[in-house]
Amino acid sequence: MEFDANRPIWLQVMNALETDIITGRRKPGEKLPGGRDLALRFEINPNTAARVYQELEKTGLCETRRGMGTFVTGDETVIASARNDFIRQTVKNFLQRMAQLGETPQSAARMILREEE
Amino acid sequence: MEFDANRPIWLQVMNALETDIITGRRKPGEKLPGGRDLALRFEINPNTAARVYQELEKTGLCETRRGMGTFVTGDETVIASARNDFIRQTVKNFLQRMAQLGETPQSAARMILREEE
DNA sequence: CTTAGTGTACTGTGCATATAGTACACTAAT
DNA sequence: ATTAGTGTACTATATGCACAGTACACTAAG
Repeated sequence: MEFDANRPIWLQVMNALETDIITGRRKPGEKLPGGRDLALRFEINPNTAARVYQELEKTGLCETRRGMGTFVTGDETVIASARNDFIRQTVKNFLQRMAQLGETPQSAARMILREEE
Repeated sequence: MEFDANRPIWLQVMNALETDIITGRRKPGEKLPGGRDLALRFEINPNTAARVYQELEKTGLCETRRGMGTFVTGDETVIASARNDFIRQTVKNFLQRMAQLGETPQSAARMILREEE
C-alpha cells in the first residue's frame, strides 16, 4: 500500500480497515491481524499499528481484548450505519468540491455516466 | 477559514487559491495578496504564507516577482488545463472511493441526483 | 533619497508523526 | 509450568509542520 505523504499513516491504515469492515470484506466478530502482524503487512512501525487499533476502537467498529487481539464488532447495526455515514459523507464532499469548481450536481452526474462510455 | 488538522495548512491555503484561480474568481495577471497580507487573512504565520506561494508557483498557476509580489499567470491555457485536471481528478477519486464502498457509477449518479429532490 | 510594500533568509521553539528498540502483562493452548 | 500470540507502555531519535521574531534585499512611488 502506498501512503499519501500529507496525511498520517495510522489514519490511512485505519481508513483501509474501516472500508474492509463496512463492505463486509471483514465479517462481524472476525479477528483482525495482531499489532505486529499488521505492522508487517502494511510495512509500518508496530507503534503506528497499535495506534491504528486504538483509534479504530473509538469508532465502535472493533473491540480490543487484551491478550486476545482486536475483533470486528458483532453489532451489525453499527456497521450498517457506519457504511451509510461513509457514503453520505463521500457524496457530500464530492458535491461540495464540484460546486467550488463551478459544477452543478447535474453536470457532475453527467460526467460520471460519461466515464462509462 | 477552518483547517483540517490532518493536512498541512500551507497545502490547504494553496488549494483555496488554486480554486479561486481556476474558477476565475482571480483573473489572469491579477496581483495576489502579499505574504504578510495573506498571513493576516488566513490567520496563519507569515512563514507558512510564504511557503504557499513557493509551492503554488511550482504549479505554474502564478508567478512571483521579487519586490513586486505574486501574480496569477497570464497564460489562460495553463489555467484552463489545470481546471480540467482538477475536475477529472475529483471525479476519478470520487468513483474510486465509491467503488471501494461497493457502489457503481450508476448508483453514485443516482444518489447525487436524489440529493436534489 | 526616502518610504512602503514586497520576497527572501535566517534562528529558535514546540508539537505531532513515524521510526527503532525494549520490556512487561494478559490469554489461550500445550 | 511453559510457550506463543497478543496488547500495552516506555525511552530515544529523526523529520516535518507551524509558529514567533528578526533581518536583509528588491521594486515602485513619492
